[in-house]
Amino acid sequence: MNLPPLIQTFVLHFGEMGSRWGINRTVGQIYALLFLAPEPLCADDIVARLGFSRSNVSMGLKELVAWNLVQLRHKPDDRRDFYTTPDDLWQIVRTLVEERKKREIDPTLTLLRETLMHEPASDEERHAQARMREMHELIELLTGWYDDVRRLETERLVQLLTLGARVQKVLEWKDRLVAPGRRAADSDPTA
Amino acid sequence: MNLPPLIQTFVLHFGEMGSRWGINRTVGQIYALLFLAPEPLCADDIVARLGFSRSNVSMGLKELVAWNLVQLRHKPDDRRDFYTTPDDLWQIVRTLVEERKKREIDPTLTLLRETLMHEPASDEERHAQARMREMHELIELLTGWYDDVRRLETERLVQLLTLGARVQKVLEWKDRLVAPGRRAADSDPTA
DNA sequence: CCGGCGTTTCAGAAATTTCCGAAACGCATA
DNA sequence: TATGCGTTTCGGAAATTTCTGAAACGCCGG
Repeated sequence: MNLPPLIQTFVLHFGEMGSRWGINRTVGQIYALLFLAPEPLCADDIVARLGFSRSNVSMGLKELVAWNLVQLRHKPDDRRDFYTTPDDLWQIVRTLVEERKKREIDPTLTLLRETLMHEPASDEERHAQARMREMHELIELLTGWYDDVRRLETERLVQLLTLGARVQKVLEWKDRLVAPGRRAADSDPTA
Repeated sequence: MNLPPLIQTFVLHFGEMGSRWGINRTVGQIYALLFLAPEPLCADDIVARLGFSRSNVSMGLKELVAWNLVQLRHKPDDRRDFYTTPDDLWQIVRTLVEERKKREIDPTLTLLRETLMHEPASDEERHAQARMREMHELIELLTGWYDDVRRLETERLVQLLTLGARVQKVLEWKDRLVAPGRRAADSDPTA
């Protein structure tokens, strides 16, 4: 590996972090390199920079493309594939969340739904099902929320995030105005 | 493994999902079993149910305790340790998010801060740093928001989640009332 | 201090994942 | 249809992670 110190530090770190996520060290490093690169890189650039085997890089890139985390680019009169990450970091975050949800949440949601269809055959199973039902409801609430905010324009999203918990104040304030003594969810004019 | 079908399905699934997260299959299965169990279980109960070796279960439990995902319980006149998950699912989610942040986000934040202190030695490093700075800002925004909402009472949190993107409407509505023609963040009486 | 009971540690075995190099493949262009 | 260039596949090697059984440990009541 032959990289400027700042870049090397970041690349190595991302490799380690990668293994705490679903992706492996190599893939993490490739991603980090692409993320920092000012220009799209081709597979051989990455081989030269990171010293992995050609096929390993190829596999890694394939995985990153499957995750929608890197995109293919082409240069005129050059048959090679070049790879790059989106300039817009918000786009990256959106993709990341979307893909992790797809891999880590959705399968569980499906399984819970299926399992809750079955008739419990004992008290033990009855209790287990009740627990699963709780989990199912909670996940639905969370993914429902996500599905909502996901659609917001980035500008709006940032606005909301910046506001943080103070949004709560706005709601209380609205409450007092709209329906004194009642809770927001009850009489929501925006619903 | 000798479990009622509904429970077995869930346990196996959680094992698989576990490996997509940082934790391994065994640990995932142990957690799932504890989550569904109506009563706290001791290590030998888990050995009997899942068929792992005693030491493997011990290590798994240790890891789950380190994650704050399971708690120790004791019965009178019984020296054994019993393990259980919190009844309150929201508590579980809070712990999960907190711990994942600690493991997956905070180290990166630290590294970014350090790296951004160094003087870039080339244009390449300068560009890389700019990119890292972007990432740093974005993560700070997200964690700042999280730090805010984390403190909300569960009831308030649920209210907010249920509202979803409609909270946006409330903000616009507030805008019009408070400062027609201007954006919420500009003139926020709740700030 | 001893014996019983339960937990933890540890070194090696087993399983899984990662990684490499060689060969196969695909696709433009001549 | 041959050639050149780049990508992908694949079997096995290497590395890492997971798992086990045996032994060590720690604590309490006798």
